[in-house]
Amino acid sequence: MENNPRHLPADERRAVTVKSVVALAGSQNPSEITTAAIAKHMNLTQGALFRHFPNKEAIWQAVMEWVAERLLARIDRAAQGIASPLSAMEAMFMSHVEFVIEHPGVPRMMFGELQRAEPTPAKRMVQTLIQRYGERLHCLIEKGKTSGELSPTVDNEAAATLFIGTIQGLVMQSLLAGDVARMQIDAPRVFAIYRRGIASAQ
Amino acid sequence: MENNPRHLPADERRAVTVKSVVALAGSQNPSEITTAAIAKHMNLTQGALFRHFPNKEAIWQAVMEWVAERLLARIDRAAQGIASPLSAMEAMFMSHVEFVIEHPGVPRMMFGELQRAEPTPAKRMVQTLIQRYGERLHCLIEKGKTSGELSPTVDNEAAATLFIGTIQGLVMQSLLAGDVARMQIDAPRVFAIYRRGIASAQ
DNA sequence: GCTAAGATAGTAATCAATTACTATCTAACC
DNA sequence: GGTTAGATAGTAATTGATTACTATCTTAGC
Repeated sequence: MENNPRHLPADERRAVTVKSVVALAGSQNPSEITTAAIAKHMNLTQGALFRHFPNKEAIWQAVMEWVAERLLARIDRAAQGIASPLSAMEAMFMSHVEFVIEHPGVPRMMFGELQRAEPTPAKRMVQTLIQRYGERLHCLIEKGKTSGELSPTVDNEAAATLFIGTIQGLVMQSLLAGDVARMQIDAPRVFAIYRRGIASAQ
Repeated sequence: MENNPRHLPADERRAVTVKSVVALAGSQNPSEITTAAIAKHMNLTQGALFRHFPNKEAIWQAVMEWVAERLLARIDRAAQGIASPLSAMEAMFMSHVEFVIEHPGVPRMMFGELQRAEPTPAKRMVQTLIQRYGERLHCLIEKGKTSGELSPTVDNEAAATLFIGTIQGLVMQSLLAGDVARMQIDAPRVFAIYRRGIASAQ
């Protein structure tokens, strides 16, 4: 099963590094992950990491690039082919939650990165990720209004903010309970309230 | 205006320390605040801090105690004397947002503390704060149901989670925009959706 | 003048990053 | 096709900077 040859091509090694950081962030404070811890997790010496990344900042950038790519692909796939905008939003929501359950460290890394004072490459990547996320939401909300599923009085920006905040709230609850899987059960319950908040009255 | 005598009684010095941490957290990543930075901000040498706190952990604990006391007092005062449970929730929401605007570092410290792996005293303080916050919400939601203002089908737990998540979403937006004051404008817009999600149909 | 509070000047530990060296893979060449 | 030279990837030890924390000396204030 476990097959980890000592030598790996550079691109594969970088991929393993990213996965290691994501895994570590699932069980410890992302800001406290050291290069030594990353190396240990992937059975490598600490110095070897810097053969593949110029510095630690570059590692975090690579991680956030991986996150952005995977998350957007996931929500796009979830919404694909669903005619009803509201149902598409719900599918997006649930697939996002599933992604977070698979990778609990991700939202914590994102939030941690956002509150950096300096605009690091990783922070910028998070910003563009959320921007693109918002574009998809705005599109669906507009479609929902024209289709009549959403109330015409809905405040688009506020609805997008609350959509993401809803997930953030679930993450916080899971941190409080120390139980990530609970999100799976709580997510539909919370989304039901959100749905009621934006849907047109039957 | 500025009156800072070199020598201060211990309790006053501790209070100044807490305020300094809260202020610093407003403009930089809370997890990167060093004891040296705290001391510099209050015109003190780094070593002198340890005359008043046994270690850094104790400083953070004191900060979170301050936060818990102030925030709960604030929302209690806001809800006080408001007959309508929904209006009380809105007042609570807005006073919480105001508190965050005054102290932007607070929600970031709280979230950062929650995702610590080890159960530090500060983390436990955050947990009990949110627990008490939740009690107040549950109480209002129940009252809202009996008064008929809230839909009888509302999921209490989900509603409480979403209430806090709504604020978390606003905080994230303010981090993205780099503009805390925007929350003042966005808050009522976002709460309107939440309100619609839990209120009984007209 | 005694005590609480602060300054000064450390210590030990930790961290990212670098260095000199070694192992392994790959491809050119006879 | 086997040998070898160069490129790639990894090790182990070390560096300088930073950190929380402490020991010792100094001073302000009742």
